Amino acid sequence: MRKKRVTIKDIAKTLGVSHTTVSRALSRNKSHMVSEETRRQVEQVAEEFSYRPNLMAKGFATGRTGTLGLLAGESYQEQAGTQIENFLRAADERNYRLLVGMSAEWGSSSPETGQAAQMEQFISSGIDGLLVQTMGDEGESERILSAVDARVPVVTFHYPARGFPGVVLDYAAGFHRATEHLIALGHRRIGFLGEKWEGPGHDAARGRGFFKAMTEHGLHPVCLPVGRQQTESGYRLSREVRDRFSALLCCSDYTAIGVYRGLGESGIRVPDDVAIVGNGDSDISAFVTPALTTQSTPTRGIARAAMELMVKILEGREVACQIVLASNLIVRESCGSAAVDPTAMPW
Amino acid sequence: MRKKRVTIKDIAKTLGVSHTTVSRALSRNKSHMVSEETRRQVEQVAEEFSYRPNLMAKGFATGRTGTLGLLAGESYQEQAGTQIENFLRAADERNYRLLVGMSAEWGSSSPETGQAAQMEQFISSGIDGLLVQTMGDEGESERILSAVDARVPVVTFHYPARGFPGVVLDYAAGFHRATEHLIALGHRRIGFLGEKWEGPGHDAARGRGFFKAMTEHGLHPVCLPVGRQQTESGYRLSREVRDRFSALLCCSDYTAIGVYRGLGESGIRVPDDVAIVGNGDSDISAFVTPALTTQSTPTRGIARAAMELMVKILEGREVACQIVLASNLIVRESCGSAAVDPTAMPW
DNA sequence: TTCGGTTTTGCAAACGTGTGTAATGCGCTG
DNA sequence: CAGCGCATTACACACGTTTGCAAAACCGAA
Repeated sequence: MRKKRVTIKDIAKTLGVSHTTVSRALSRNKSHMVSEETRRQVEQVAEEFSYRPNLMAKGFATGRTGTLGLLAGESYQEQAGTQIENFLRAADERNYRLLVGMSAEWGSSSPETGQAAQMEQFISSGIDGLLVQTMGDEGESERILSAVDARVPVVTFHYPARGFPGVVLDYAAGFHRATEHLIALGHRRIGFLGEKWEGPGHDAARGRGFFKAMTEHGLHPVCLPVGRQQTESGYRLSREVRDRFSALLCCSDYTAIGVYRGLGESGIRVPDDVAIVGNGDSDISAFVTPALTTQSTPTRGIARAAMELMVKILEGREVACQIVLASNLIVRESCGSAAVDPTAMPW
Repeated sequence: MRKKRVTIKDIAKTLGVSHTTVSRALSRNKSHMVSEETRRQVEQVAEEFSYRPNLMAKGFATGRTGTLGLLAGESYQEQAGTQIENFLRAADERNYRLLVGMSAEWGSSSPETGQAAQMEQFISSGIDGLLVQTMGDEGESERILSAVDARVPVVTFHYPARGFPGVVLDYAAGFHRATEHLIALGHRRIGFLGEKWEGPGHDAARGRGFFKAMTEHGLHPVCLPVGRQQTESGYRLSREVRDRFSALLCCSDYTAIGVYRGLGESGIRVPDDVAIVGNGDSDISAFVTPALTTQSTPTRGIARAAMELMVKILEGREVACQIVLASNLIVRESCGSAAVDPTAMPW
């Protein structure tokens, strides 16, 4: 059982040189040169001792840790886990480590302090940059601004936040197009199943797209509020509304699954009696019956773009910038189009 | 634009005391006392300057960072994202930060080095402990052992790993019971849809439970190998086997969804012609038609138990211990039992 | 006043690494 | 041989915090 961690000083002592030389040999510093011979020896001894640099000390000395903070949003929406997964990949590709947190309503932390407290902890931990999932709240920019203290660079994703570079998703445009799709198919009584359609949040942005398309066509938009148990909410709502609508636009594929079940129990057929559109293009959407017409959210793209932006900022190659991503409509069976081979769907 | 981060020395200078006193006032150290008056002043100035401790420096001095490393498993299995989410909650509850990584096959890192490299990076970053999702591979314990250098405590989860404390899930027992459930319902030709049923991994463990139950009853066990696109695999397989089986036991609810679709396209009815059992008790399992009989995996419990074990070890209150969790069978409609209210399912 | 004890404070070292500045050694040129 | 330039190495300090040890301040009692 070794007593302590092996440091560059141990290597230096073994070779009879100063720890400075060892440091420079290992970090391949440009400004100061180390003889080829010395470097070889240092590397050999380091290997032999299975030396692992103390990133904390390194970060302490340089001010750079190679760690980014990721503050993901609430869990019941949009599969937060998948989002985190995508960021982990993107970070790994660029050789960054990720300190992850969820700015949630769960846990003991009060809603106000939760997110801010996490940010401060992250910054205290010495992250090089902070990736924040924005929700579009009132005063969100200000809250972030006051927490980060203008010390570490911030990149937001999902929603525009005043004063911060970020990756923005145009939910409204996607739902506008989806609504137009339904109208083009002849539907007039269309219901929107989302958390809400006013104020901040994904569903509200989607609702605005739906609202816009409906009013543009002189139709009356109706919003049916779902709760956070998305599938169950879809089930309950669909049983209540029964045949009041000829089409239902869901903010989540999982809500749509619940709707399927509810309508089925009432003997209402999809798509013959009611057309359904989902959102998210989850793995199962092509395999439910009927296959679900849905909208793909480029979650991978969000993570990639946000990471790229962050790296650019850290390298000083970019200052401020908003990247807008769009979602795609994927037409399957649930709106009455011709059946398609579910295995031939775009990945 | 402030020039630098505010440190305890800034506070000390303002108050005309030494930084030592400030440190003690803020950390409420037992061994050395600070007058009530001084503490009050220090706290006030700290608040005023919005002082944030440098956790890196603190960790550097004390050897404790308050950060744990979480190494989650592959992504296509078992919804890695959900798993991570659960750990984030559990860590937050105990006021730990989480450095998250995925020991994956994705990315540029070679399969060999990937996991080990991540561990070493984490340890270099100065984590207090490491949570590792084990897969039950050959020589897994040895790989972990060599990577961690006996420096930081390790808690594994999912599989037993020789020499490490951990939280173990008894997959085999769960599938043994599920198989007996099907046999009790009169089924004899039962197919197992899993990745494999030999060697390491969740599905293999499940397969062994299935195998045991079948042979105990003198029945012939058959394994149908699924790929990592679980839903699509289920779809493909179900179309191939058609009516060779009277019951199918799936390692994932998502595989079952694919099976539903495939059988439906062939005109085979569930549960009348074929009984289906899923696994995972995902949110949608109660709402597909017919509602899916499945097995719940206590993912929340795993995270909670692993975190608790880790904290105990860090506090020296526990040394080695394996906690075995079981999964529960949730009977719904897909095996021909009476229909149940899908909203009345246990959460 | 002096002493012993308690409470409060300060000094200095330590943790592992990076880096500016200076020193050393070497070879070359004048 | 002096002088210069260059390649290589060493010294010393910085980063922010904790902590053992010692010093100082205070208090009450002799």
